Amino acid sequence: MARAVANRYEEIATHLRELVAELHPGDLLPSETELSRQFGVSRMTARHAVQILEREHLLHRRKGRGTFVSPKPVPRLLGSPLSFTESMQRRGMEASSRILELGYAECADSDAVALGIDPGARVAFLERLRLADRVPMAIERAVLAPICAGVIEAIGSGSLHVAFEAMGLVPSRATARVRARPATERERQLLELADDGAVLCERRVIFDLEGTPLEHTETRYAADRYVFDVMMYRDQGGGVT
Amino acid sequence: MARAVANRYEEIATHLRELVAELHPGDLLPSETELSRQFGVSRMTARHAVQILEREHLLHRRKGRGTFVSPKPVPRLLGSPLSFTESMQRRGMEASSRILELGYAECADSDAVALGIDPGARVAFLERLRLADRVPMAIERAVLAPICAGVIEAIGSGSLHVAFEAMGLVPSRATARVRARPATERERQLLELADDGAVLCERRVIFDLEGTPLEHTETRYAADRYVFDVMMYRDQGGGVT
DNA sequence: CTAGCGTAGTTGTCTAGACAAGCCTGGTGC
DNA sequence: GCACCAGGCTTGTCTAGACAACTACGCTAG
Repeated sequence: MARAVANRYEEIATHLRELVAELHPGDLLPSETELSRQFGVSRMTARHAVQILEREHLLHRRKGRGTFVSPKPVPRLLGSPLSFTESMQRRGMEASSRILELGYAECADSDAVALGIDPGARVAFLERLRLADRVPMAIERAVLAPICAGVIEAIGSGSLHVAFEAMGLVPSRATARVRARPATERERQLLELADDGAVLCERRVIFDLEGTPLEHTETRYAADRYVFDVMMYRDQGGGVT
Repeated sequence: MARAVANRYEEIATHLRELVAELHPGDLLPSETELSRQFGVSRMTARHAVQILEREHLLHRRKGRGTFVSPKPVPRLLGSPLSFTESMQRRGMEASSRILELGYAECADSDAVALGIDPGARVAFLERLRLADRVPMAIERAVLAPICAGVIEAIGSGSLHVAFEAMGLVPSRATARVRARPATERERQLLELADDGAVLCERRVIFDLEGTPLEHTETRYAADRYVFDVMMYRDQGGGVT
């Protein structure tokens, strides 16, 4: 029955996650000493488990008082979504794509800077119309770093990021810059916008753990139907949906 | 000379921060064993210090290989900025304000939902034109929860958040929703926008540690001169500038 | 009734070890 | 030259304690 788990602290963390789900914000959780007795481990191990959930903002601790359930963020963040597909799934919508253009081209200067390659180098790119529940949502133009140009072959209508992982590339960090501007004629047509329609324009660079750039993407969202949801924490962290 | 520091691990963390600043991304950092010898502490204490910097994404660790300097994020995140003032300071700009309106009013339904109070209740609100280096940047309308209505008295042209802290209220979490739309006539005038100008519209609720809402704010940024910069991390965390 | 004190419980910091598991390197045997 | 293995490094997991700092609570003395 019991899953074979190598780590005692993960086992305790799982138990704590269940407790947090059952209880209400502000409720008192078992003390470290009690957890260590319950699970037959040393206090440092129990403490380790508690600290994991603390980092996830599921609970907070007060010296001398105890450990308490934190208020739930509106949608629970399980990890920052670096991809459109993930982001839509989290909202309960079905993501799909229509490929507008796909191939190789000389990269623009902004791509070269973002990816750290020579200006004018040959790169794979992919422009897609992204839909959520069949409604046009965004135009996305992705330029791939030479290392991962191979994924372009593996793209159907799916996620670039699934293809990345299949190649052993792990996208783990991204920088993004979000701005807004009036839509161009082509954007109005593709996204079915009104005459005075605006687009939310996101320029994003995705890196692996070592900081090697994998992808430079510019996404233009239909401003009248797309919103960014953001969770911010003061000390550290936050996430974006 | 040496600052009186209660915690050994903070001392080690400071030393590591200096090392990270001097070295280059990818460089090898001292092992836990070496740190514990250098500082005369047990390995667990040295490890604690390393883990702090790992959480801040300043370094990453590989089992069996060692600890390495992480690539620097474009602007180093020291904490998520929950306030306009902080956000501008981080960009090296001087934030100022012109108060447009200030007083008490019956709150709108959206405010009531966000702050968890009765619709139509009397609340303090504050509408300001926010400037960066004397240039109009945003219109901000803040509605304060009854608990912290007092801060409205302490506002000159400064930061609401400084006033919060002075009252012992610690803003520690926020949810935000960002969208874009064409600017209204009044927005075009105040923000000095072109006829087809758009605004980036951010609706934010700020909470203290226990999840009590402190403030509900709607900020409309001039889209042609303001951008959101975002750092995202896959596993956990991120921040917003 | 109130002010102060002590006690028990909590998290925070720290020790001095142990073994496991992943990684690299150098040497050995073929 | 090449494959394999052992040793020594690293981080990961875990123990069984210790004392400090902080909080809440009840008791006692005034």
